[in-house]
Amino acid sequence: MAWLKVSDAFGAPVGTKVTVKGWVRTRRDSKADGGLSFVAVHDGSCFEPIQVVARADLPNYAAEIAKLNTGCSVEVEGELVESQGKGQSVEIAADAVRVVGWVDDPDSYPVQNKRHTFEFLREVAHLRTRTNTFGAVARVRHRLAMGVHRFFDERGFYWVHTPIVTASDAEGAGQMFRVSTLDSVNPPRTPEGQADFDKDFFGREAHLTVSGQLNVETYCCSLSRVYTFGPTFRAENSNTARHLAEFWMIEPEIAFADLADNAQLAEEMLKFLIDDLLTARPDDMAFFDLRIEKGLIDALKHVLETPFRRLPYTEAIEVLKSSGKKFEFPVEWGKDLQSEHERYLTEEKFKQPLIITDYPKDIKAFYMRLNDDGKTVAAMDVLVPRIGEIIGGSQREERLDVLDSRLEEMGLEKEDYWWYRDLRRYGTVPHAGFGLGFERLIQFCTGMQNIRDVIPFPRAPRQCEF
RNA sequence: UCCCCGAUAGCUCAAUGGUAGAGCGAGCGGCUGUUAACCGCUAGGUUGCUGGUUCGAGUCCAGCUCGGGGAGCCA
Repeated sequence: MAWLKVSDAFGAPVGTKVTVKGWVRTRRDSKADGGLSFVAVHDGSCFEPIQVVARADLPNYAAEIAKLNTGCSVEVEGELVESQGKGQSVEIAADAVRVVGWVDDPDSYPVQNKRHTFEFLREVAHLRTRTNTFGAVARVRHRLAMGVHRFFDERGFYWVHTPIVTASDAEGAGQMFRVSTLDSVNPPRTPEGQADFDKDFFGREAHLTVSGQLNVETYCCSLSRVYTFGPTFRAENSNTARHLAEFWMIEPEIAFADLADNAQLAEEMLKFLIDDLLTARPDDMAFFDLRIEKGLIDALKHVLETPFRRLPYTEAIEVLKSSGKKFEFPVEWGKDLQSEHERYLTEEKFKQPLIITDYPKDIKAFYMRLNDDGKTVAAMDVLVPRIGEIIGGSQREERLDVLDSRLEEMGLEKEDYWWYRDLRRYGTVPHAGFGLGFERLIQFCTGMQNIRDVIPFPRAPRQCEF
């Protein structure tokens, strides 16, 4: 008797003898036909649980089966049969139901057969994966991750494992977490009284990475098409539904490429991932469409069918100024776009993903390539409805003299970037890349409103329980 | 970090400064090839924490913690 995943049991021919193992989602009893119980069992292999029909003549019926609660783990042997009831095509007529694990106190078991708020479920993150929503999120997250690797592999990209720990403290993307083995209460001191990082594990200050970009550029300048996909850490005190202290980021980097190539790659990638997800997980996506975000599937299909609109920053400013909308923050060339501006452009004005390009150099990072106008850099942000910025990227400055003057302008030390500058000294090439926030992608694809609900164990300020 | 709102049963929420309640869930029973099942009964509380005002605080005040919405930082 084959032990099948629930998803495989659904696809097996009627009459097959099967074993399934999983957790009870609900139990309903009936006195008809001498008594029977309907036990819905899920094992994570698909959205729908399978219905097990356990009759009262089973030896452990009264003592065990009739006492099953939501959350109990069971092994079921039986025959796959056509269902007599509505709501499912097949079910398992049980020959045996073995209880593997009971629920200790059903009254206080957090994941009861009722609606729960996501805020509550976040407090029981170790159990929330048993719910419809979080099971679906987990499967979608997996599919999107595999889709990322497949997309790049099919196009000749290499996955580069850039370091998690970095000594570069000037990557320019915000506050970093320190990595240290020094005694945090009484560290060794320099003569000046500062903590002496020469005595630290790495012999210098070290932090968790905020981006693999600078490292992956080195591989780009030899392997041509590369990407990173790994955890990233920001110690910003951000308390929003779209920021985490630990999140996953995908950073492709392509050689002999400019900003237009970069934008095209970003668009192709997002469309590939959405298409693949809709094809591979129709069950979970139907759930998100029905219960989480009405119209989600149509909106994603619309994204697939519509070319992303390219919009230079300077034009975006003009569109905003002539919109007639009252914004809380003034629209002015040279200032960064505010959330309300981005939302107006992508949700109201154009109602589609936008790629804003060529931002003023003063609001962007040192490594972005200076345009011929001397005022803007070859940067791009991809904005999508509901989420806002999902991708940020740029063509990189490949000219050493321009890079150096940018470093100087921004008060950065050339010596700190010695190996990054070497890439421009030895066989430099135009190249470009971007960063895609993986959790924001999952939010976009599922309609989940809070980023803390699309990562298994969210890390945020004052939140590190699990 | 800033602005606004909130924290009461396992969960979602009620309760003029004066005896702490409902729905869902849970337990028991009834009914039914059930499926957001339905009907009846029962149990379930240090009202987030600390302090203050008051004869009396879930309710008013202060601080703290946590959560939500918005903003900034960004992906």
